[in-house]
Amino acid sequence: MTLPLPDMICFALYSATHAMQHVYKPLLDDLGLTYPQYLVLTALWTGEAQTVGSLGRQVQLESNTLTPLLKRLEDRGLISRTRSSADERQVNITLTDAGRTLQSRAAHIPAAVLEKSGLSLDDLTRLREQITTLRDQLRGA
Amino acid sequence: MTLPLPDMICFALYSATHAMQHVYKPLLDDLGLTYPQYLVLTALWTGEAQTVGSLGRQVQLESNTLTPLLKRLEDRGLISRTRSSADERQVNITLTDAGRTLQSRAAHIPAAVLEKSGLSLDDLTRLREQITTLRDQLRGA
DNA sequence: CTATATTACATCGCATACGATATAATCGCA
DNA sequence: TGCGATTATATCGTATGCGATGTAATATAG
Repeated sequence: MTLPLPDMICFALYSATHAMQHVYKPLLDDLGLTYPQYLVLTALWTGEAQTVGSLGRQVQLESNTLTPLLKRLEDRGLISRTRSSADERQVNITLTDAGRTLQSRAAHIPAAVLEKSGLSLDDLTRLREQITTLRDQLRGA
Repeated sequence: MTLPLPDMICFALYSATHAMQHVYKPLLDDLGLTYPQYLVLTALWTGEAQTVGSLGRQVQLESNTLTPLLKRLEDRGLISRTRSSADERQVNITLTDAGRTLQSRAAHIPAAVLEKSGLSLDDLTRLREQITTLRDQLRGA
């Protein structure tokens, strides 16, 4: 009843996630971003004005992780954090000009990662859907 | 050229890995283990005597992560760390009786996770193979 | 045989993750 | 209306991950 590591789906996910971040590393180093920071900026680039909470629901992180991360992005001048006037509990997160500018410098990353994956876009899309289904199952369980 | 988060394979892996660890959490809390500690013990339960280096190749972690983790397992009395007499650079990692005993208390975990995944064993196996293939591609690239 | 390179592990610094808890603001109900 | 419950962030402590570097032991070239 003890599966060896190579037979464990959880280890496949765990090690593939690390391998993926390893591929992103040199690409993100050029932008001075960490991988979770890149995810947060992606949410801001592709979406609209956000609160800490709405960002957290998208990147699946809690405020205990997001708040320090967002402070670092603010220190770098990429975003601004301001208390909402409508609801003083909320903090609005918006891109600065520098944060918006960074989007174009990150535009080549998806293609670079696709190429390193060695899979076709179709295969990758199918795989992504299966992984997402598994994730939502695990989340709901 | 900026993909939204739900379309990114890397985010699917990232969030699925977190969801998976969330499922393991209550199961591992009963054993007082963290998820990476469980992976290391799995390698020891299913394999033979190991060095820090051979363990690292299996769980895909470097000594900078493994050494503190192994020290915590040693503090808990689950493993022993001893310098190899043949090569003083190496540290041999072996299970203690307590560490071996823990294996039976963890025996029910794979079935519990399989059930929460909502997938058949066949589907999960196929998905695992695809993810492993992607990981090895990314690693080799 | 010895100086140099390589290897195996450890240490340090920084940035996540996350459970538990704190705090301030808003909500809901009697 | 007022007060307890809920909500949105923030803080704290612990455990990863990992790049860079340190250190001791072993391997190797000349």
